[in-house]
Amino acid sequence: MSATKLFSDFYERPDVVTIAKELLGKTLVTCIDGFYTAARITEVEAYAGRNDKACHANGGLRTARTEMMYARGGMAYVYLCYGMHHLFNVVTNKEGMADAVLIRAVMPLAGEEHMLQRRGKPTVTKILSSGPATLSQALGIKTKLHYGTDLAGELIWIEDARVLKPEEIVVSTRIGVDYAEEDALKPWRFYQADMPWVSKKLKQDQLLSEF
DNA sequence: AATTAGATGTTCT
DNA sequence: GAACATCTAATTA
Repeated sequence: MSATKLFSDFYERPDVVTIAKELLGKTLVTCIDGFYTAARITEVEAYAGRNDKACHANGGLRTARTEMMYARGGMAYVYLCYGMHHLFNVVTNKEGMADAVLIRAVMPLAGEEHMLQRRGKPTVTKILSSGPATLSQALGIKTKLHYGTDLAGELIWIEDARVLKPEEIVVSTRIGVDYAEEDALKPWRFYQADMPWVSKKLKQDQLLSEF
């Protein structure tokens, strides 16, 4: 049970889809406002830089918001979604490539009492942290404070765990990217099979017809 | 169980 | 001014 923090050698690899799948099962840890919280990553999506119409960096777009996507792998890209939700991404690949993995759901492992307080919930259920905005709220991640946080530091980091087998992973299209034309069909969402801690489960008929 | 509407603010056209 | 990598409560069935 040696919990090993992940560093650049993990994050700076070139294939964002591989990194996304390998992040499943690993432990996302925050030490924010003096509260230690840890959770198992159960759902992710890959966003593939400037050639992905669903990605904020599509076409090489560089703005104040997207600038952090172009950093080297291992930084936090956090942004405000729909005016009120903080979505947490891990930047991957080399500097300038703008790949990132969106963390979409986690299962609490430690510091549940702080997560409940931040979310205003009485008990630990899947709605505590099964969704990209709810997990950020549970872990205390906020856009203005944590944009550009180095995951090698002491505020937000990820600890290693075994890589899941292919049969333990469900593949689907990404959520909420219908505007992305053909790239909306890319099977770049991954979640751990047989886990309640997922934002949206696929129905059986979708599983068979699409993949 | 499934669908809908409203909240909210930053970004980009 | 439109769109947006969403969530929740309320409504319909």
